Amino acid sequence: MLETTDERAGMPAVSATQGRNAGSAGTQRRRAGRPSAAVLDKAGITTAALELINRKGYDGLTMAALAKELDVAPSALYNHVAAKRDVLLLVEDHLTSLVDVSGFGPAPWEEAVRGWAWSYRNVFAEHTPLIPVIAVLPVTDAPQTLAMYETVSKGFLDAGFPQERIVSSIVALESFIFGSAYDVTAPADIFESGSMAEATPHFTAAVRSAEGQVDGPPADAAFSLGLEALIAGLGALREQRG
Amino acid sequence: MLETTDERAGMPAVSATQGRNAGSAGTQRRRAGRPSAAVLDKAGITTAALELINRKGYDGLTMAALAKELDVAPSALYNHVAAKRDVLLLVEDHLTSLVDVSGFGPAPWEEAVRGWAWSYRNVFAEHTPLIPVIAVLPVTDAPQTLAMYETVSKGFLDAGFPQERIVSSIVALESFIFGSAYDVTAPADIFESGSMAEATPHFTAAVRSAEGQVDGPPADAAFSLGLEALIAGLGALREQRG
DNA sequence: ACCACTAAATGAACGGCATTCATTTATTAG
DNA sequence: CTAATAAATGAATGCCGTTCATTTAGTGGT
Repeated sequence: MLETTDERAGMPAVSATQGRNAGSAGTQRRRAGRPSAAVLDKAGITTAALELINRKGYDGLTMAALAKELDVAPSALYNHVAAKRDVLLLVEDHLTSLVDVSGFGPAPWEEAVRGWAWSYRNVFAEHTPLIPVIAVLPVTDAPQTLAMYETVSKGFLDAGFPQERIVSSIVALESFIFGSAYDVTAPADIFESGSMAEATPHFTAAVRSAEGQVDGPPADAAFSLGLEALIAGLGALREQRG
Repeated sequence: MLETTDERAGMPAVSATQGRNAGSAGTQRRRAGRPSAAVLDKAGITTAALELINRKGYDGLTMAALAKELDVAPSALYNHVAAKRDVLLLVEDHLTSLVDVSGFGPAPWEEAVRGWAWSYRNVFAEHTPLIPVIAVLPVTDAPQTLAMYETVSKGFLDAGFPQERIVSSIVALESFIFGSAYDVTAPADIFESGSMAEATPHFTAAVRSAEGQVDGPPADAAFSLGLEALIAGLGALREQRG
């Protein structure tokens, strides 16, 4: 269980220990045995993992590298997480807290969903390796994620959604969002058919004709198109508010 | 170099060709050096990889296991693929050829898209570890995938879609399909909020009320809902056919 | 017919990875 | 005071993808 890694509540949490690689100098060895003040906690592990991911990407996120970042032996991490997967979970839950749900309540439903969806996609476009983890993640293990669902559910309910369709609607939107997050990371020339171009005339022509007139990144055009279709289609499920 | 040191001396001149793992018995060692008839090719590697995946899942798909399946030393694989990623690519392209595009042409656009999307999702729901690979995969490297795009593009064009919106529309649908494929693999109790239930009343209520009345798997309800919304929304882009 | 080159196999390595275990030391509960 | 527990080290394990030297077989040029 993740034990809310919420930093709003707990403060920096990492601070506690001056032990953090403060001195640029030679990180002198800590002697074996339990230290007087704990060096590690979940919040600190989360912060270090994010720092590492930002600096080296997900390939650079290894248990050894994470331990080094925290100035600790790799095996020490296993007193706080059962496996690397738990580290990814901590990161995932933290990132979810960055998703903007502020539109639900003040703004009309369409606008709230639009803002939430773009924000959600943008956050995870930088963290696609987490998506396979999220997909199978029981919400119990991720308090921030659960909080997001609560806010969004309430927004749907207040907008007049029939209760029994809310979860399916959110799942449909999320599926689109996760798939679209991958799309952001695709190389620009992904659709260049190269030597096979003659064999695929219609597709090649479609790619060419789309190239000319994109406003922003091509992934944004597809995301906008699909999102607006989903908002319109799902919005039709709403009932008159009593 | 003279053939002075004949190692076969001890062996009773194993008549060249029976070397293939003919005998069900103990797969006797192939001697080093290039064999008269090539043992490996891409089709064989693809088939063996699929067999392995079906039997042991993606965790069981290791280069060593694949080599064993093909009765070959692991390093032999690298004469045919540059890296494991290439094996995944071969599998991906094969699977794409299983996606049903037969609706495009005979059936009306809505129905064709519906059939294609369900088929596409069902194929890759069993192969979600490939999704990160597909997402970044230049189509040049996957002829079957390119063929699918060609068929679908033509279907959209014939249905009256403006050429410059076809690629974005397909990408939007694909994003939804990939995200939904993950959803299929999620455990049934993924949304049980457990101990946090009181803190998330609206979400918990929504989950409860959806539980009672599902026809099939919950993932199917969300997929259907989103897909119909996308078909309706994207279909509105069509122009009158000239 | 020779010879250089390339292609396709073996088998022995390599470094990196997540994880486990025995051990040490400190704190906490009874 | 003492037993249990918590949190660290450090050594070791096993697997994984990949590389390299070597062996053998086919191929193309003169």
